[in-house]
Amino acid sequence: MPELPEVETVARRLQARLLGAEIRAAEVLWPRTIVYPQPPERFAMEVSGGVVHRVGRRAKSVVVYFDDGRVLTVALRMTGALIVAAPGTAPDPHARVVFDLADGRQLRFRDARKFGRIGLYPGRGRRRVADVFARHGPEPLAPSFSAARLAGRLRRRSARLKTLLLDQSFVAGVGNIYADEALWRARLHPLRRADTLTEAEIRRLHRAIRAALREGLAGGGASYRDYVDPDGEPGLAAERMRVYRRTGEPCFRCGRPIERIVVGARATHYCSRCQPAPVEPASVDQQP
DNA sequence: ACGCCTACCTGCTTGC
DNA sequence: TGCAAGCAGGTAGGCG
Repeated sequence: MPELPEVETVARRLQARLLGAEIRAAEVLWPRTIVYPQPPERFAMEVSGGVVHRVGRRAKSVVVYFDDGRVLTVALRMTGALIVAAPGTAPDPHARVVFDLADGRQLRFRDARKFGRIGLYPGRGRRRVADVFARHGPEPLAPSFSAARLAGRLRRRSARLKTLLLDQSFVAGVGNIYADEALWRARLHPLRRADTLTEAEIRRLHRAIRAALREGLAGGGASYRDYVDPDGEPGLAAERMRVYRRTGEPCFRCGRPIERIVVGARATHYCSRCQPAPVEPASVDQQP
């Protein structure tokens, strides 16, 4: 489940391997992977000749910038992986798009569950890459993502914290893993309403989101099943999780067993002592 | 604005 | 051992 730390790791390592590389040809093995341009044959034609100038990240997408200004976006979704394969490497049965590089290597988009999406956009013109990310919220690791800015966004929302953190238009790049980790670090219950947070709690949440993401990044991302870097190597961050997939195991702060509930159809892990349940307002008809 | 649902997908895990 | 059901969850779109 690649989230910000995993996608950022992929982007950094891809840039180290692909800088200056030229795409000679592309083969689309699962057409629905391609969102633009259509049809996929046109995508394959147009992406050919692209020379990699830079590889970056926006939200949970890897963004490849070509020399001529065009931009390739790769949303890994659940099981997507970008693998750089040496010449002669055995074909990958889960490869959905294969890019042949001029030096003989291949860049493979592997995606067992076929949720991933790839687009190629002109640097200027009608269909812009900016539009792809127009509805995304701020980057939580950007210097401009201040506690004050988070406070402003939280105050206007009545949604549960867990739901909000997963909402990419609220903050970009946080998924199920780091949402749970951030809430544990902030000692905030996943079902707390956003507009009930005190200033101190907002500051804790702000620090916690960034700390959880940074630790994931430091470990090269968290591998549970599918996530691997461009060399096919898993990350180490899964071993450092405080609550995610630790149901029944002791809380690292207080020892109480970690609990698992379902919020918005998502598995949610938390400590019921460190993250006290929200106090619901007393109902009107509660007279004795 | 929000919660809830469905669809998209396949492979691993679980239970009988 | 085999097989079916359950589960994993990012995102878009629809409904109330």
